[in-house]
Amino acid sequence: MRPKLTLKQIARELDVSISTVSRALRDSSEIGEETRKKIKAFAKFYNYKPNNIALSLKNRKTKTIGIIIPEIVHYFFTTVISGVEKVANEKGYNVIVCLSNNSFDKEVLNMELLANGSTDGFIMSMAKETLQKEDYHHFTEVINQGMPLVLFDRVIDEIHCDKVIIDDVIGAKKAVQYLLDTGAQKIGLVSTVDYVSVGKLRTRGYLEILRENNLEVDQNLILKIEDMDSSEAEIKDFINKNEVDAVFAVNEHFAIHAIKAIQEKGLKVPEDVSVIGFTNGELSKRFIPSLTTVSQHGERMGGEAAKLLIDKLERKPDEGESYKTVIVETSLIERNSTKSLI
Amino acid sequence: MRPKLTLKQIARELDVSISTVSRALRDSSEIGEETRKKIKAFAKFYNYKPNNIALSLKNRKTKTIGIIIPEIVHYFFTTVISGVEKVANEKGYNVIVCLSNNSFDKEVLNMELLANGSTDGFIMSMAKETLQKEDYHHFTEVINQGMPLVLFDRVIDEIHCDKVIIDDVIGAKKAVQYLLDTGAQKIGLVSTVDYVSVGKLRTRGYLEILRENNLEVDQNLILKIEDMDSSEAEIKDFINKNEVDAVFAVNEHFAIHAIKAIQEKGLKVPEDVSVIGFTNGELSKRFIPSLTTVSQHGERMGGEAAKLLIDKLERKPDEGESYKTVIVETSLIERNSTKSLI
DNA sequence: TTTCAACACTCAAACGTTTGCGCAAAATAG
DNA sequence: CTATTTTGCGCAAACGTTTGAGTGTTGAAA
Repeated sequence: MRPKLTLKQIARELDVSISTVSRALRDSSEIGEETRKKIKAFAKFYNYKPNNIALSLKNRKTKTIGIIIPEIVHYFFTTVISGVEKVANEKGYNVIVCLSNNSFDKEVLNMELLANGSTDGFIMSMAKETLQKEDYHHFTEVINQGMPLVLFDRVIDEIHCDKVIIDDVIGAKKAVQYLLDTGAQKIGLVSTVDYVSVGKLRTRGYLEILRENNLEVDQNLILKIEDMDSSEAEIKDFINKNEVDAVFAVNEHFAIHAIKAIQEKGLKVPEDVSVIGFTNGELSKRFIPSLTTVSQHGERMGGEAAKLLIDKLERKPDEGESYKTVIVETSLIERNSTKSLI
Repeated sequence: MRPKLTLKQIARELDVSISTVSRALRDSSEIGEETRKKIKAFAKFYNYKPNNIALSLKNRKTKTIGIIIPEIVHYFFTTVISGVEKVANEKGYNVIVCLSNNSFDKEVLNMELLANGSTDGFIMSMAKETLQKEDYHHFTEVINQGMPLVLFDRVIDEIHCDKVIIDDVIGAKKAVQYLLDTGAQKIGLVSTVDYVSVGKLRTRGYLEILRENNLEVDQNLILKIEDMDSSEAEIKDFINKNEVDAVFAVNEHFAIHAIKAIQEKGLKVPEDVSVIGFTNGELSKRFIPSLTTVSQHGERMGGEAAKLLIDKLERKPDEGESYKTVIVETSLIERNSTKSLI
């Protein structure tokens, strides 16, 4: 076992000072050609690589960005990570991923941990519990310390920082309009409780587009799910109780449960009932029938978030603060769970 | 904006030396009760948190472990990450996730990056390209530097380190035996090319169990897929050309393509043809029919890997080297893509 | 011959910690 | 009242870098 080579060892070996080695490796003109060559050859031969920790300490920046997400076993989040990774790496940044498991405490813990020197900034989607508690002190804390923060997907207005979101309302409107266009009259909505912002917004889109089409809203046709674990049963119940000719679900799981329930009721998708989901995951693509869905373009969101963060990180401190909100457009992907346009 | 508090600032503020502050915060008996209380109160009030980077540099360990995986948009890997995270966090370790995107170069780059001070050890699954190239110098490199390495899932014998694998052969045997037990006679195999070790091993399980049952192997019933992109077409072709009454696929994507192809051929799953997959992902659970599958228990694998790594990290250097291979058992999860036992 | 710039390099401080050692003052023992 | 121990704290080195300032040679201009 041969431990890592340091400047000090090179210096001792070649009988020069540490600073000479450092400068030689950075091609400083202060060092004589011969010495420089000798040092570089030695370093190359023994595969010298500077110690990142020491560099971070010296430069007071780590060149790594921290991502904290509620859960990783979730297609959308993984695509976002991919997107962040891609642009971060291009710009010489590293990525650390931490999970909050939707727990407020773990979110706080992870942020504190990463804030203590591990990262230069954060890209986050908030834990469900945090949204419920409405306790955002840990966010303002890191912002006050001068660490940039970019929020994505689950976002709230109270926190002043850069944000990347999708046009949930518009996306929902597109979806519901599409259902109307393909002949649906009674459209059920399967959403989440309102403190999950995306659920709220998509619900709003649903309501707005009905209003725009001068249709009445039937509250019986709106299901708001609190607990993921009981979602399957609730959806089944909802489908059995109500006569609908289309369902708009705010995520793919709900959409699939809806399809199952519809089929078990003896109806066909899309002939009798059309179904549209949100989030373009594996499930949507592979399911039979494959799901017509509002695609969130997670990778693009991740990329945008990374760009915003790195911009902030590399901006001079004197340039005034200003926070941007980037909206990544959704698009409707037509597959086989809906009737096609005439 | 208020930058992070340091020992130095506390010391200046309270008019004591830095070392006194450090000791007071660690409850050293060398510091007088009064001073200690004062310092602790001050630190608490202003929410002092030691800088991790400085600590890492001083202690020459980072308390973080690096995970490098081929891709994150993949259910199995995310479950592994979850598992690692869980036990790592319990033991006070952090987790960094990096992606190789199945590229050899990026794998090497990421390892070098993380090896230069960012992590104390690695948990990895190898990139496909690395397996093809059979170039493992970057692994031996970090091992030589004294960094522990745990390989999981995609593993090869040439690298001497701890490993966590599943009993691919046994898992495959279980699956095929189950198909035989439910009355299948002609069982097709949809596998990957042999340099992907899991493909090879699962293929071996298939062959072994046929032999054990004194059945002949028909090479026409074995499909080895090289390119994921063309897998759908290849599988369709394979199903159309061959008469089978069961299919064993080495992952869930292949299984689902097989089901689609079978249905498009006018046959029913599982009445006419049974299908078993490998990996218990979202897709397997939600697909209709839901997939009977060999579950890999990714979370358990991640947990075991983390335990092995942390064990190594916290062992005294004098204790001799010895490498373990932990085998995580697979289990067959019976769902609706196979006939049930009589 | 003196002056001084250019060259090639070294010293030392800094980033934020921890910790062995030293040192003065206070407390105890003789 | 001196001698020794204890108490309470500070100094400085170390982890691996970078970098401004300093230093001792050259060689050329004045």
